[in-house]
Amino acid sequence: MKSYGQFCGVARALEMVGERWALLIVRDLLVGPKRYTDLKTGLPRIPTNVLATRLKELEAAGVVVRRVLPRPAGSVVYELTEFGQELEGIVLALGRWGAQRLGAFGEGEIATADSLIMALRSTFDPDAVAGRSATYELRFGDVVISAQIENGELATDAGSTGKADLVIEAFGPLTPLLAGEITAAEVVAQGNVQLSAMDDRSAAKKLAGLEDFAAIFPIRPLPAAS
Amino acid sequence: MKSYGQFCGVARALEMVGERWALLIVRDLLVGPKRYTDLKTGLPRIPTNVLATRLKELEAAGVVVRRVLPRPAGSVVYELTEFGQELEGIVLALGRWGAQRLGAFGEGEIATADSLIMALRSTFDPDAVAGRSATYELRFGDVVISAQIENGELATDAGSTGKADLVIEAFGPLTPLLAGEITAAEVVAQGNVQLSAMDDRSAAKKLAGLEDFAAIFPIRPLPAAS
DNA sequence: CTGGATCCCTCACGATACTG
DNA sequence: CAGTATCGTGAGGGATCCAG
Repeated sequence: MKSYGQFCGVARALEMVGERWALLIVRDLLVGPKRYTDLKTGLPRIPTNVLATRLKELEAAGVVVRRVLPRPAGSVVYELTEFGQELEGIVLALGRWGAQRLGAFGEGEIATADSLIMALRSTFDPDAVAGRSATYELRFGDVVISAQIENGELATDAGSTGKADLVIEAFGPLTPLLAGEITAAEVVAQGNVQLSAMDDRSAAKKLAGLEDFAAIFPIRPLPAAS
Repeated sequence: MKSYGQFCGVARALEMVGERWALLIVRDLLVGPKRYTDLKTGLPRIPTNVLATRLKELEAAGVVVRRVLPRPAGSVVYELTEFGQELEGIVLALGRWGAQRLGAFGEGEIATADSLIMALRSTFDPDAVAGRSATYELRFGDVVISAQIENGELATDAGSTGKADLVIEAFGPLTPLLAGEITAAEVVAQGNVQLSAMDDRSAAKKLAGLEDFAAIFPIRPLPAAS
């Protein structure tokens, strides 16, 4: 834990969560408490010793607590402290900022349930909901998450609920759609998205549902370099 | 520039600005464009090769642009792109978060004009101003900055303006005062702060001015570990 | 003087294997 | 499941040197 030698809040923050992998661990823990192995599964490229080291450092910084679950579970979970929870806004803002440069799905890159959940949370625009309710199921390869919108609030969950109004299966990048660069019809025509619904609604209705989705979870297009 | 292998905005963001020193460079550039040597002075502990590497990486990521000033200056400055400017909220939030753990001025630690300016900007609470106007001068060792508050807006500047309503010279940590843990009178009594004013206002008025200052630039006390 | 490039050394990170 | 142990590599730290 090397100091930056500056008496400065930003420097202190970076000493606590600025090291490699640290904020990605926080990102996953923002979704909920996790066991060591769950963290490792959600962050496949992290070396196990680095994960162990980061968890100790985050614990020492008061960001994370290691807790042994009461009987009969008896397992170990890591969860954010209240102090650690305060990072949520920062992580969401970083996610929004970085999403502008997401580009295409790189080779060897993966999407995890937690990263998708945080992506939805970070781009969620309550103003775009306008009192509607909706339940979406999002499929990215074998990762499936659900998003439920009610009373202008977003609830996310890993896995399928089995009763989404609209199931959005993505085969390619959704970012052009979310950035408003192309329409729902276009992204479907490109074969990057396939829609299905529990009820047998028409294709036009499903497209409209996808347009709604894009409006609720918008990302900003990249500004021109200044 | 190693990838985290995740198709995720947070991961992308960390690939761009997550490496050591990167966000501190951004912090200084948020104050204004800077020359290589200015950056090096503001970040005394950064190795010169790391600064050069980071600047190239940030430029490649579109966060920073290297610009040669027009004649007759002809010097090189680095400045944030529009995209880089968008990090302001994140850096300020990180500063607020980290300020809770600032503690005492560590040995070997320094405060720079830029870090103080960003600290003021990050803790500035427009609601606490309530229409007042004020000009402060802050002295931390040999670092001097000025803050001018007008129309609910904050303007900061390195160096002295020479006509501050209140000059606050700090010899010890101000954080307990800003966190509301002690009063202005107490921090002055402890010898951690010395006040002076252009006009010869009374000690009580100066103390009241310091209380105002603490209300305008509040930091939150540390929450108990959950 | 500014704006770096170069060298060397160390330690953190990454990959893999292994254990209570 | 929840880590520790080991080891190679490359990035960071620190000093020095160089061109404009």
